[in-house]
Amino acid sequence: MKIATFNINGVKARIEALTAWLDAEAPDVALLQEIKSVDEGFPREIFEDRGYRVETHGQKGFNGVAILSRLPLEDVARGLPGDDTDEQARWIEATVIGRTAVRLACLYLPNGNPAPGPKFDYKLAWMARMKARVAQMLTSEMPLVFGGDYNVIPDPIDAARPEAWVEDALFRPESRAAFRAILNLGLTEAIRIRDPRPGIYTFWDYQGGAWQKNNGIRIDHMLLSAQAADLMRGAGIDKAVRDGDKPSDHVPVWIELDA
DNA sequence: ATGGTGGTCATACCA
Repeated sequence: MKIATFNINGVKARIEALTAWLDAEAPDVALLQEIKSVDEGFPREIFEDRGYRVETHGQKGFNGVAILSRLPLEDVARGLPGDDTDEQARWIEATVIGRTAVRLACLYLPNGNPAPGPKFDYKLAWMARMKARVAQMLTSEMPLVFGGDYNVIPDPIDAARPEAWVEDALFRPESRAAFRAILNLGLTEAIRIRDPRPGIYTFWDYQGGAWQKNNGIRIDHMLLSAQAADLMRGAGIDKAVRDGDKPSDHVPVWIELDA
């Protein structure tokens, strides 16, 4: 079972790049962030024609997450628990039925800039809610996969120019500590465990020729429970997608599970 | 200190 996560930065603007990638890499499951679409506006037929089931959790203009799956999905749940007043669409869960059933969460963690400020407070509060939800889900026997845009640079080796990010919400100590606290519940970070070398990125800003200069950061992550980590047979990043026509500023990250 | 790019919705906000 190949599971990928991809912040597409607008589904309507990314139809061609997204379908070209799906056709080339054929993930069984694609976790999408920043669809920037309401549920009714999501071009689901384009994906259904390719054999994917489509589950969305959208909102107008910003944010929004979706799950595409060639395998059956069960028990879809929308929204991150812990704050009934939070209207931002950043979390969707489902169980994918392979040879083994796997519980997935597709997440778009708040950016948090400028920091300090209310947006940074929202980011940290959201991460505390995520930690609580992960802890709750870990009581399940099922393998768990948490994939998405975390908007966290875990370590200095995950940025080409870490010194440029020290004041940024993506790299501030509070954000990195909250990320580590989630990992410390017992999750494995797939890319880091498979290849701990520096210089592996998933995002290059549209501005300043960041892609051409390889001025990237690694902020899209796949976190696995112990049961899921035991099933992992591979992990990687589809970096070439960033060189295509009208690319997202993020590229896909994937894992292969024996499930 | 400023503007640099891109998506969405509407001429501003978010990243």
